[in-house]
Amino acid sequence: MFVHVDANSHVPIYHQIIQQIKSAAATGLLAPGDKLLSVRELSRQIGINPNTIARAYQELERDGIIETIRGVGTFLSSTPIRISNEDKKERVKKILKELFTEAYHLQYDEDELYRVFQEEFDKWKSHGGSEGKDVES
Amino acid sequence: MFVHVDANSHVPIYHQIIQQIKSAAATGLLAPGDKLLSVRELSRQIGINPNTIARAYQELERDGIIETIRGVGTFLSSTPIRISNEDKKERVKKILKELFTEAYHLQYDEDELYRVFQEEFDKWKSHGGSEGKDVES
Amino acid sequence: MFVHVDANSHVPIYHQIIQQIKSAAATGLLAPGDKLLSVRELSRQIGINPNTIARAYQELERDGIIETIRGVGTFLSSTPIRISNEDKKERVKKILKELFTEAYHLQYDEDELYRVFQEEFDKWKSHGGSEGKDVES
Amino acid sequence: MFVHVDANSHVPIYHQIIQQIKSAAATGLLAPGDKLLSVRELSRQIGINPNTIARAYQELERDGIIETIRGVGTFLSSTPIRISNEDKKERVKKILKELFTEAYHLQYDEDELYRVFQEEFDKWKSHGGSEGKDVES
DNA sequence: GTGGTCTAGACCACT
DNA sequence: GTGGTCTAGACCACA
Repeated sequence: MFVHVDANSHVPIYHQIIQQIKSAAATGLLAPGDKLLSVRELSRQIGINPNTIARAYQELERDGIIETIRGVGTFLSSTPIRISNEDKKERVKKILKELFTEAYHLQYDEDELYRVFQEEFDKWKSHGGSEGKDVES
Repeated sequence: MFVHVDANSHVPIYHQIIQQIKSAAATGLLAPGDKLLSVRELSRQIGINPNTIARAYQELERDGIIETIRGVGTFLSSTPIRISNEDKKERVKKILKELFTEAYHLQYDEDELYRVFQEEFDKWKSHGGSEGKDVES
Repeated sequence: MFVHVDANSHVPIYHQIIQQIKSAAATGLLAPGDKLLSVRELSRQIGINPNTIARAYQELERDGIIETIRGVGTFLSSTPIRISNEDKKERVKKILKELFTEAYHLQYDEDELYRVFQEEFDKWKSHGGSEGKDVES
Repeated sequence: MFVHVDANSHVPIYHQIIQQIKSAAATGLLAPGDKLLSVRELSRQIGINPNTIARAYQELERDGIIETIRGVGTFLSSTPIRISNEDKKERVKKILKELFTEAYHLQYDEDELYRVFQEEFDKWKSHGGSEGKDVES
């Protein structure tokens, strides 16, 4: 399994798990319909209390990323989420703000930042971008 | 001043402040001997409880990053370790990864994301970018 | 406080709390900006574990119904939530379906159901409807 | 058959089934001596695990609402308590309250809500309403 | 076996 | 004082 957790991070564990599953889905490591590890199993593997895993799964379900079937298991959702365009943009703008703040503190040159973005953006596109093709971990 | 805080982040506010001052020191944005804003003043500027600022300053002082002279102020002490270009790039790439992951789940297509980045990037540049003193909160 | 809980209900406690706070907001019992009881205080008053209260509050916050300020408290949100029109309609249709199913099993006559709806709808309108004016409990 | 189940509800499925059969019996929709669908058949029709159906039937039998004759089938036993008109109205009003609460938070205006109700109500009537046998799931 | 809810109790971040 | 996170462990609903 691809989930690893840093218990000393200031980022809550359940949030780290959410982020990694989202990321796995975005890169195609996890495909729509795939079964996720059970709460208990993932708990055992990464040594985190099942409640914490459950909380992460519940939040992912609320966001429409995964779907649970009672007594059966948890699966990567295949139906796309619905979200308003304003919300979409707001979420992305928030991350961009974080990016620019970091760049400022690191005294990143504008051109340099632009170049790195371009570089990573191209990588992302070739991996399928919003199409989410399969990519090996 | 260069401190920007996201009150809704999972990262504690005092930690965000520490991180940003460390970054500023590491890149030379802040030079040894430079005077920092007073707890009270910074508190006012970023709308955060003075206790929280004080806690950040205490931790920075404990780590030897800054020094407080009673009745005079707080100053950046001897130059701390400079950050390498690789490390800088890693930090930016981490945020970009988050951006692309989020974009995937928000069903951004490539052009759309590119456009939003371009748009925000231009705004940032015109507000000073990495060269400027103050960036709007 | 207006929250009362039936521990024997099949509806989870945290869900009962959510429902009642939503209802209080909708009827004007709680006005935007009002401070809610603290997690611990409400916990004490209704004899439910603080974790359960906290879970209800967190879910309400995710839905934009309430806002929390760290170390200060929890308040009824004053900014309206944003939601897509499809989602709006879907949520309402789900409840309507429940209504019709119940009406069917109770052998409610069509006209009778329509009359009750009309009656309650008029009451609701006179209480302010979507404007949410103040109403005594 | 008249059983409709919402798998995502917080109310356990077996409980929804019990409730609906009780309602049907209380209003005369089901008469004493009527044969119920077999566990297997109902399971197939509503897409629920037979164990869950069986559990509902067991509980109904324990309460004396139904009787099982081995190898023959399950039948509604002697007429249970009839539900009063007030109780019927209360049940409907409870759902309507939920509807209005939700409408408030979704920022429905009165006309909009009325329109949606009218629309769904008409659909329901044309599908049989309280008179019909089967309502689409 | 699966996920969901709840409790008791601890510790942290923040005002 | 406030809310947020985590653990340990129990019991329930469902397949």
